Amino acid sequence: MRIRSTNRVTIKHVAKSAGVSTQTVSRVVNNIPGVLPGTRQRVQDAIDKLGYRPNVIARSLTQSRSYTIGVVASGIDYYGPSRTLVGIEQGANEAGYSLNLSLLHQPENDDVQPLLDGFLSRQVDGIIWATQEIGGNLGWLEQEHFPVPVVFLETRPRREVSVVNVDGRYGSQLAVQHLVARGYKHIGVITGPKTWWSARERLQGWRETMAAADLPVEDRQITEGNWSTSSGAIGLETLLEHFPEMDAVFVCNDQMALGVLQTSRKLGRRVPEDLAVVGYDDIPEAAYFWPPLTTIRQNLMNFGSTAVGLLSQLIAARREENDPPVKSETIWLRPELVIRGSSGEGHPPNL
Amino acid sequence: MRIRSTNRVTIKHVAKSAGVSTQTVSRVVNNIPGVLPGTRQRVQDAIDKLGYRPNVIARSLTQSRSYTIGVVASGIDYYGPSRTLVGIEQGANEAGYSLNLSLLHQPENDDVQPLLDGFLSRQVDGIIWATQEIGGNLGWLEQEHFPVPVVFLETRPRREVSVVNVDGRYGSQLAVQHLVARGYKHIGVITGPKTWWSARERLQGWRETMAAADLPVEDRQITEGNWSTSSGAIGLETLLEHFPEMDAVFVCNDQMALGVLQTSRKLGRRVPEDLAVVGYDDIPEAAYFWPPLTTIRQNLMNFGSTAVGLLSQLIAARREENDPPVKSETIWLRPELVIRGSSGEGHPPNL
DNA sequence: ATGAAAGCGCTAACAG
DNA sequence: CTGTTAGCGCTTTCAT
Repeated sequence: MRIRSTNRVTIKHVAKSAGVSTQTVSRVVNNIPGVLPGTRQRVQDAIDKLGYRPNVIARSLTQSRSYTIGVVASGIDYYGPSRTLVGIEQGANEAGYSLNLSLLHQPENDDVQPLLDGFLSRQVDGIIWATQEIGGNLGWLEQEHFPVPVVFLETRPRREVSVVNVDGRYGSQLAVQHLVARGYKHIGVITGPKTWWSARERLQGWRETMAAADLPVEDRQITEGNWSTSSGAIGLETLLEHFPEMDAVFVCNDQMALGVLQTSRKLGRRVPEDLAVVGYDDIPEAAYFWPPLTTIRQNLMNFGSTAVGLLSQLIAARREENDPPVKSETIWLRPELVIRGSSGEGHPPNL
Repeated sequence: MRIRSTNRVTIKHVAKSAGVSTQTVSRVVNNIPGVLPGTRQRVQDAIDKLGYRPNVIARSLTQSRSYTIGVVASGIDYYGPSRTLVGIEQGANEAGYSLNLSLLHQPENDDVQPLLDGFLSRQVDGIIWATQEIGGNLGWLEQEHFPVPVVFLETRPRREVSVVNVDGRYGSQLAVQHLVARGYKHIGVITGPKTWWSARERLQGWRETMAAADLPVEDRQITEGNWSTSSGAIGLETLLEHFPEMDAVFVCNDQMALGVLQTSRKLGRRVPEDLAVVGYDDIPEAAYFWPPLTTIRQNLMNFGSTAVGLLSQLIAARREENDPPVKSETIWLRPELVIRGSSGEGHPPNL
């Protein structure tokens, strides 16, 4: 007989102490009806006395479900991803799941297979893929039918796959329409890396809205950043060189917009008199930039919890039906416009 | 006989397919010596053919360890905590642990008992308490001997408990000594909430260093913020009212420092000519504030992975010795000073 | 070098 | 309403 070093209390100890079978203890612990109040009380007392805590691992084994979801995230030291993660955690909590977190340090080319294997070995009930679609980093999706449900965030909608997205084209539309309404006509754009699906969407929104407003759309009005503040600074210089008549710029995240604000100050261009700036994300600091930044706000907590909601539906569906119909769904959330000084608040439109 | 809906491959299937016992499969999977190369190969082929993935849950049950550590964090939508979490994840990965993440939404008064129970029910091998010590939110520590090792981050050192800290007093010392060296003499401070242990440490460092430099230390030189940009803005106004001769201010995080920069611009005080500013954290944007912010940098990734390293030592120690000697340890990491424009870079010291 | 038996802590299925 | 039996998938122990 092996000697257990840790002297943990099990369901058997409780059963013996309360003078019932382990089955009855199990019923009490899981609040299953059909136990006499007296018995229930006796068992509960034993549980309290012994400090019994059910072993979720053992339960998982019999039920072949772990009450855990795997989350793959990246870039959580940035505002957007971390905020999304908070939403996921909150949603998971409410739905009774615990979170198993894995981070991708190079989301564009990490080998995801070991990570997926790890999740499956740990018997997660489902997976949330909360990392950006960059280049071909979703290629593994082509593989055979996946053993657990997966919900993807911010990825191109695909057949047979469930996705939750924030509508980036719509966000860009809000930004450009706002600038147009205020009388700006020469509108440039600083995009994120074009390898990112979401960056392409935002750019596409700019294109469409510009065209719809009968404004010119030329390559010299576009430059590509890498989301960093310094790339925004460089981006502005590039744009002004090729597109000197520019009077407004849509910058695809707030960090780059900060670089734009600082560089335009250096160059002596007043914001918003000489140059209007609209960012994207509404990071908390955006309201304290100088001038305060007009930007596009996404409800990221909601984004994360929506993903969990969808995932738990999918998990439930798979449990109920033996033949899982792999219903794929794409949910689109809408961002909103936040108007501040950098696009002319407090200044007359320069018509 | 129950019908399993999910048709997962188990060790038995592999055993049968390879014509060996489950023992032998187990030995192959876990790289245990004492299997003939031929047998090993045959088993490996079966594993590959069937796509077998060991069930970590079942393994956990027999070994009574889960290869998982629980992490309690809060405020991960801020730079410091999220960066620390990245470090923890990386360290855990390297040490072969997976991460079970729980977030505290109100770190100062959430009831942590259900959270701890959840971790213990899930049989985590250890816990990292990566949330700030605020008020009495560590009161639960007084309870009886804890069943798994715990490492605390950023908390007051205690007997019988293991802690990893970044030395905030030393950080403040760097900041103040720098200002003194540049000739500033009337140095105010905007602290974080005094209920936070780490905020008090930073304030204490300011006090000590001021005293050591024979500079006055009065209450009117001190004001308390809540880490937010707006509280920094208000803090500066308060300080200037009570301490009008102030020529430099040490702000205990970069977000508040941003509020200070913006307000001082509004008030027509030039930075650093009229007012030097030093922040704390070195968030990525700090280099792009105007003027760029002098600040205190902490290596937070290292902070997180150090915590994991300590924890896995503690876990190993408990497994080896039946009588765990509860050796507590406190590790101090040192921050560094990053000099930029807000404290007079490029300007002569105003002696 | 390999296998048989027992059991980790719990719950599903059936009796009674 | 309550108990008995038989596993979940794996590893440990002890034979052979």
